[in-house]
Amino acid sequence: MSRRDAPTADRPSRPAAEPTASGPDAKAPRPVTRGRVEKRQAILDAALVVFAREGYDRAGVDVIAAEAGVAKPTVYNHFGGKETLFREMVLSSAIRSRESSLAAIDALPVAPADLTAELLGLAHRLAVCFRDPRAWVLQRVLVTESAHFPDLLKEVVGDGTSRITEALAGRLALLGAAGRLDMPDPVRAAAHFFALTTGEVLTRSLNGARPTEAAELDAILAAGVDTFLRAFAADRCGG
Amino acid sequence: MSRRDAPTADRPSRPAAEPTASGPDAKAPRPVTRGRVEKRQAILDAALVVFAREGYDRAGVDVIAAEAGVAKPTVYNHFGGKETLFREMVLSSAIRSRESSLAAIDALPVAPADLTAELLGLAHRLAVCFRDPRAWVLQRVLVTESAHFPDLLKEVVGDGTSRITEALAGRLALLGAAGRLDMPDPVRAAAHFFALTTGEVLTRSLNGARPTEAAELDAILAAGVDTFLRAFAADRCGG
Amino acid sequence: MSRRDAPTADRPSRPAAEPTASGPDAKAPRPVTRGRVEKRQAILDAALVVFAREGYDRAGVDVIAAEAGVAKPTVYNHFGGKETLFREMVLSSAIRSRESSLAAIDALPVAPADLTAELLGLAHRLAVCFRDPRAWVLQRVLVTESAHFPDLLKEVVGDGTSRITEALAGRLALLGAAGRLDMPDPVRAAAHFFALTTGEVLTRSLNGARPTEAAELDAILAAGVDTFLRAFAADRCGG
Amino acid sequence: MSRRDAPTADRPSRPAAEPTASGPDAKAPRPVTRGRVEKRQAILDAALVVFAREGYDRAGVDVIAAEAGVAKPTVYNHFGGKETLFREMVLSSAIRSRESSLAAIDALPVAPADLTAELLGLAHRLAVCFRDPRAWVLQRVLVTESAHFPDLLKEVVGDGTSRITEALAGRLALLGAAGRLDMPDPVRAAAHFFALTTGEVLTRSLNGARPTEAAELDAILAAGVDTFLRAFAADRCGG
DNA sequence: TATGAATGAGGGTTCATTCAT
DNA sequence: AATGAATGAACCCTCATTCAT
Repeated sequence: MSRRDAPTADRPSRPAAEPTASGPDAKAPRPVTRGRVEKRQAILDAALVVFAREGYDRAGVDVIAAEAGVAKPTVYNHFGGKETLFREMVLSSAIRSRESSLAAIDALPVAPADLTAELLGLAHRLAVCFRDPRAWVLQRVLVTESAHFPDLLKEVVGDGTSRITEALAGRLALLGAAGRLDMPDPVRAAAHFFALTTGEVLTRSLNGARPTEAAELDAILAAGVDTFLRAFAADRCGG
Repeated sequence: MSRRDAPTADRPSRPAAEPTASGPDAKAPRPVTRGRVEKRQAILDAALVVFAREGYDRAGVDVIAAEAGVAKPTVYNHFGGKETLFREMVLSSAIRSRESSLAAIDALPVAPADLTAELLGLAHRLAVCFRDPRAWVLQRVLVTESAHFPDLLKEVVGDGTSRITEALAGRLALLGAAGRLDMPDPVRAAAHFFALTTGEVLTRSLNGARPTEAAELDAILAAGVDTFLRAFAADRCGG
Repeated sequence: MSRRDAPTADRPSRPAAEPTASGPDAKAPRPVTRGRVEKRQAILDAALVVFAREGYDRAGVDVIAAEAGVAKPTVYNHFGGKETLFREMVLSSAIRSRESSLAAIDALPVAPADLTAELLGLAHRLAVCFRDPRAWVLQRVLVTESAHFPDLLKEVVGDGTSRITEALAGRLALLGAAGRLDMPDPVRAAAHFFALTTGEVLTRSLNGARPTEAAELDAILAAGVDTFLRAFAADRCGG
Repeated sequence: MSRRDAPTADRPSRPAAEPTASGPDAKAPRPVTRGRVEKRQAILDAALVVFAREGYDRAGVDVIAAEAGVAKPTVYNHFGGKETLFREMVLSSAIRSRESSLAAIDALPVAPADLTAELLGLAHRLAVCFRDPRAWVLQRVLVTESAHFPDLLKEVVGDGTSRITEALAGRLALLGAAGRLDMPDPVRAAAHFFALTTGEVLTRSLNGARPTEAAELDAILAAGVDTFLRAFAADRCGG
């Protein structure tokens, strides 16, 4: 008769990794019914995955909803539509990515014993940030859809140098003041550091289209840091 | 100007394959083979414009056909469908772009009087190549659709270093042999030259989403060449 | 790769009802392929039927297309969308209806032998016009959707008295000049004629929701004409 | 009936307390269960407003609930669904409208000093009734949705002549008996009175789509009463 | 060969309705 | 009893693609 005869057990699937002990003696047989507020996050996560995999146009709201384990209108209840969902997903991902990048930069010591090793470590940390699917979508989807969402660019990256570049520039300036680096312009040096390390990684991986192997990643980053130090190390002419 | 520019003179003669350089002399004023083959080229040109502007999914075959001044089924007569049209357009554009980039590299003197000026000139020529809409589509559309046309990447760029990088590496190696540059690895240096110049231009313009002004372009390229020479000039430690 | 699967060779079928004699000796194998231009009229006819039956909102473009024997996008090729289709259908129906009503009025003799009989004949002719489904949609759908298509009213009926009322007023004025009617205001008399005859028919049939039987129709019209003549016949006080 | 199948008998619970006369005594002052019952009335009022403004299909339950200041499920708790809500709203409005019309008719004096003035007064009172939004919805929504709720017509208007017409017919018959009117059939005369007065008002206002100004209203009603008296006044031939 | 007309499939969005609180 | 959140079913519309001319 009606379409809701057995409300239980016919929920489509929801893999729902559920790392908790799902042993037979679970007290509360609570089904997968996760809290209401978590659905919003589930949709955002699913949107990240699907948008990153398919691109904006090819991504179907059906697919996102299915990936999130909700019905399609639920997406429209939480977010207004496909575009708003995309925007909020990008923005939240941007924040996460920026924070992780800033943290990576923050971990750069001001007075390192081995400058090369520390810069290499920074490059690796940043590369991890950039290769995190969560951030990867920024480098991929922003480029992909930037022409159609021009305002997203303004919100995510600043107008000129981004906050991340400025953060690194500050660190590099400290290293310069400490006599370890010799740069005409720390901001420019920071930009070039990114260009030589994470930028090269993205270029070589074709913005994530081709997975980069660990060895290749190491080589790229080592080469980038080496060139950077050839250009800006205070003792680059022997010492 | 709608789609009926030349209503007369469409004779059903020969397919007349390969409109590309049909002889060693590309300057010949085109023996006016007007009628059939030009439609194919018009469609390709329109496809370049529309695909670059809209992206693969958003680009409509109607729009491409209108832009080319032909009817929609004509597109299907010439090319098999949207995907084939996209592929052929990308490939032909890739060839054009590669040729212009190689030409720009070829113009780099082997024994320059002013190395900085010559490298700066190269950077400008390459930037022009990359900012040409014809080539821009490669940097933009390839990234955009690379996940959905993975084979196009293999065909356009090589597996590892591209032919363009190799060409520049050859020139840089000559400059190294001439004692003007000091590089551990010319290929790596070439890649870093691109990263510091055209790569930075693309980054700053957000892959073409934001138009870069001439002054900013100059500054970016000058900074990139400066860093490059700080790293690899043979006389970088004074001399 | 594209949104569609590769078009291999599995075109589904096209059942194509084919009500024509599909015997083996059909001379002209002409399928149902009615001329191109006729599809537009078929869609308009179907729209009239469906809109009249379902109302604007409930009417589905799918249903209209099926009723017309065309595919859904064909409706969108001919007309821009649901609203435009509705507008054009209403307008074309309005013209047809107005013409038939005007013709009915035109057939009213100027110097009738039996005035009562002639007015009754006019009432019947008008009632037929109004009960024609083609015109019925005007009285029904215009009322139904007038709030949402206010401009349609302005286009179909004039601002004040409609052309039809004016036409009847002209005839009544002639009858007044001929000494057969005695009216203070022919326009008002014409409006009241409609109110007493076709208006009553519509009221009693609840705007077409309830089919009126022939006998009831006769009675309504006879009563209306009688009242009209009681009010406006020149010899109403005996003569 | 609605877009969905009619919820015949699988409504899970909702005994539907039958707010209509739930016993032989309808006068019981209802034990003041305040707070609850007022919501029901608020929903009915909101439904009247929204259904009248938007029509059945375009009216959203969300909008009605918002207009009533309740949540959407509350509407479903009180009434079973959209269709039931519509029915109950129409019925309650019909009762109100009928009562007011009957009251207007009741106020018509049996032995008026000035018959014309009294009939004109009646016409104005009825016009006010019909122009009250509360009753207007009957003339508008009933026509609009009559095809889809045929039973509502049967319940609201009788099968043939409505109770209102009968009431007026009774009064007119009294006036006939008093020698003030001369009618072959009082019921028919009553129907024609409505057709010439309120019917004309509705026609000219296009069933409420176009607001009628006071002056125009006066003229319409005066003309209708005049024609009515030309037809049915006992002294219409001078006396 | 080039085209106007037609189509099947699918996308985004809304809505009446129900569940869990 | 009342509500926020969730859902299945359509609906309007678009697009890549193919006939028939």
